[in-house]
This record gives sequence, C-alpha cells and structure tokens, in this order.
Amino acid sequence: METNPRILLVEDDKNLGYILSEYLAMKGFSVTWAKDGPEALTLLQKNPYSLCILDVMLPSMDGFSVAEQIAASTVQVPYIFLTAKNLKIDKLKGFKLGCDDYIVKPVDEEELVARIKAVLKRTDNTLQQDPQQLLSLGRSTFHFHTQVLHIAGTDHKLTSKESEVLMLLLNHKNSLLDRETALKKIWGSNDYFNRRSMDVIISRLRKHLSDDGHVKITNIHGRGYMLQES
Amino acid sequence: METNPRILLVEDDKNLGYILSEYLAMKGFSVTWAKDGPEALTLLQKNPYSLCILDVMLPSMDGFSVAEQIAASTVQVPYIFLTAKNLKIDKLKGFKLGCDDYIVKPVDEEELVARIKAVLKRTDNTLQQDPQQLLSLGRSTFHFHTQVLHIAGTDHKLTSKESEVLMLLLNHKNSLLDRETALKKIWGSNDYFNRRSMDVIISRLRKHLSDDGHVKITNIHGRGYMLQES
DNA sequence: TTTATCGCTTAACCAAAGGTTAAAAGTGTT
DNA sequence: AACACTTTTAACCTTTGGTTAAGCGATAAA
Repeated sequence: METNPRILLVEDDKNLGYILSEYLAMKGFSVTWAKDGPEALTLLQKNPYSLCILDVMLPSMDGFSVAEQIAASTVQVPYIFLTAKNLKIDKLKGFKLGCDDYIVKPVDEEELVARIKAVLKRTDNTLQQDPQQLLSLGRSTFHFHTQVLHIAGTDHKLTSKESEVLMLLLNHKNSLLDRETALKKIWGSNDYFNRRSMDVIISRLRKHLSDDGHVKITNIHGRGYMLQES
Repeated sequence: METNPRILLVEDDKNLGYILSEYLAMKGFSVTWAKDGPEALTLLQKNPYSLCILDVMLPSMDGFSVAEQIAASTVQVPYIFLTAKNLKIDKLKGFKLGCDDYIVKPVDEEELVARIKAVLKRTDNTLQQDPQQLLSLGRSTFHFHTQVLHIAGTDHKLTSKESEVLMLLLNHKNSLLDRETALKKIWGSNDYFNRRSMDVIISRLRKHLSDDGHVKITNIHGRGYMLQES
C-alpha cells in the first residue's frame, strides 16, 4: 500500500521541466508536469497531490497567482516556489503567500529533492489531501476525492458542499473552525444566506455522522464549529 | 492573548547571536540563546521549544552533532541550520539529519523570520493556533480558543464574554486587574451599565470556578479584581 | 453610627444565533 | 422535457448569552 508521493511540477520551460520531472521520477516521485497556471489548477481540483513545485515566471498567470488560488480553495497542498529572480521582495512575497520553501535557480537537483523531502516530512502526516484516510475513530474514514464517508460498514456519498465543509472541519479537528473563515473559503463571502446554507450543510453532516458515536460537530456560539473526536 | 512561539537559538558568535535574538524577540518570538551545543541540549531537556536554530560551526560540539542528539532523544523539535559554509555536501548532510531548512550566512533577518514561520506553520499545529493550557492548580485548565474550562474532570463551556474576562484575569494572575482597564478592553468603555455587566460575568465565573478550591477571584474595593491561585 | 457608594447575586428580558425541515431554484443528464 | 440530484431560500421554532433591573450585603469616609 506504499505509494510514491505525487508531485505537481508547474514549469513552462521545456528543458528544465523535462530534466526535473525525469530526475524526480528517478528519485521515486510520481510526477505530473503542467505547463501553465490554469492547467495546474485544473489538475489540482481533479487529483490529489502531496506537493506542488511552482515556477514563478509563467505565461498568462504567474506562480504567485496560482498559489493564491490554491490558498483560497479548500484544496490544501504545500508548495515550493522556484525562480530565477533572487529578489528579496519576491522571496518575502512567496513566504507571505504561505509557501513552504523558496528555491532560486539554477536548481541543484539533489538539494531540491532534500528540500522536497523536508517539506513532505512535516506535511504528510498532519495535512491530508494526498493520503486518503481522513476521518477519525472507530469505523470512520472520509475520502475527499470520491466524497465518500465510510462509517460502520456503510458508505455515505456526500455532496460537494458537504465534503468541503467536512474537509475544513477535519483540518481543524478538535479546535475551532471559525465561521467566517469557512464561509469565505467555501462560499466566497459571509452574508446572511450563505450563513444559513452552511447551517443546513452542518445539519446534514450531523445526520451522516450520527452513526459514529465518537465524532460530533459542536457549535461555539457566535464563533463557529468544532469537530470533536473522542 | 496568544503565547509566542519559543525559539532556541544556538550560536557562539556574540554579535550575530545578539542581533538575531533581539530581532526575533522584536518579531514576537520568545527567544532563548544558547552559546554552545551542550548548553542547548540541557535547555532542550528542561524546556519546551517550538523550534531550534542551530549554527553549524560551534565550539566543542558542532551543530550536526547537536541535531543527532536531538533526533536520538525523545524531544522532538524542528530545527533550522545556519552556516557560513555554502557547501553542497554540508547542505545535504543537514537535510539528511532531518533539518527543516538550511540557511546560508549572511543571514537576511526578514527571510529568516519568513522561513521560521513556514516551518512553524507545518509543525506546530497545536501550539501555533491554540493558545495553550492556561489555568492553574489542581485540575484546572482553560483553553481560550475553544472557550472550555476544565475543572476536576468536568468541562465548563464558557461564553465569549466570560472567556475574555477570564483571559484578562489570567494574564494578571495574582496581581490586580484594574477594573477600568478591563472594561475598556472588553466593552470599549467604562460606564455604569458595562460595569454592571462585568459584575454579572464575574459572578458567573466565580460559580464556574467554585469547583476548584485553589483558585478564586477577589475584589479589591474601588480598584478591580485579582485572580488568586494557591 | 450614619450614609453614600460599591459590589454580589438572582432573575427576567430580548435580540441574535442556531437547528431542522420543507419548498423552490438551479444544474446536469439522458 | 423529464429526471435526479444539489444548493439555496424560506419558515418556524429553540437555545443562547449579553444586558438590564432590583434587592441586599459590604465597605469606607465623615
């Protein structure tokens, strides 16, 4: 059941892209090579990746923008920026966007691999997305990409919105998921109707989860929700 | 309200050590500065740290050895290497030893902070977003983030206002919390009605805390309140 | 000791937040 | 265009929690 970490490489330069994807594949990674930003985002929606390597200089949509889109979505994937520009301001911008490392070209392949591993070491067990088993105790698992919640021997097929909310709750397991944050991430804005929609989704999730006695969603009045595992 | 991430800086160079510890402290970290490896290891045994910054070139025991000792011990702390040597072989050695980042001198302080945060973001999930256990003796803990006061085996769910007041009291533990200060902080202004509201909240907090014989809120006439721990 | 102020507690009130269910509107598929 | 399914809107009801009110006790100054 051991699978290779899946890496999404976003690089428009044909030569560098080829070299890197070959090298990473040789080092035991499962590499997908996207040539531009939009392609990368589509792939990220459809498939799970453990890590994303983003070239900053890309045609049409630069790496920073791609990162922003990733951060704004519910898909959580660590990313490393790759760039020829050794400008401090860009570096800081990269980190501000939440990147996990920032590497300046020319790339030393061995160092790149070492840094990828360092990031994966930290993320793999804490963050989801690539491993499929998500949910908690007893007989429950949740598979984000198929949107199937498996409890006590039965499968619950969740809707997209249900899955997104559950995913966020899982990412904040046993701690508060701020209501406003969740709304901004999933619905894009925090208004009356979206709040009510979220209430409805929560209600439905509770119904699904009711078969698992070890998990429950509690409300913290005026703040948000918490998924509690016991 | 939140507590600062605790950083252990291991650096023998007096100048650099001073500059970095001052800078990091200014940036909101709680910094401890160890001058050599053995000192660092002793500190790590005795105190919790969120992250360790290791200079590679140290007297008596180099940073790599310190890292090996850390990895071999039960103490798990992420570490970043700091070195003047930009040798690829050293970098790879560092990552092989499990470091989370490897920074070459001269250090850009802003980049250092960005990289520290990037590491903490991944590793310190609990200490990072959850301000930790706060309350005092016997069996009491208070978790601000989830607003739960845990006393003698039972959970008391506090309201937002109760939590805010308790938090302020805890921040002034065993010393006076000025009434006017508290009112301005929590209610925005000190008027008759807000004072009455605060009275009610204090009363409710006392009821919650009554199960813990070692903590009580006392009034200092005309001044404010004090949370006394015994 | 008197008196004015300050503090404590309980209860009541009420607006806001949340829970649930159902109907309506939106979406995609055959 | 009929369908199955998802999401939003609506409606109705319950819970929550901050505030206000009122009465009494405590404290300190005169």
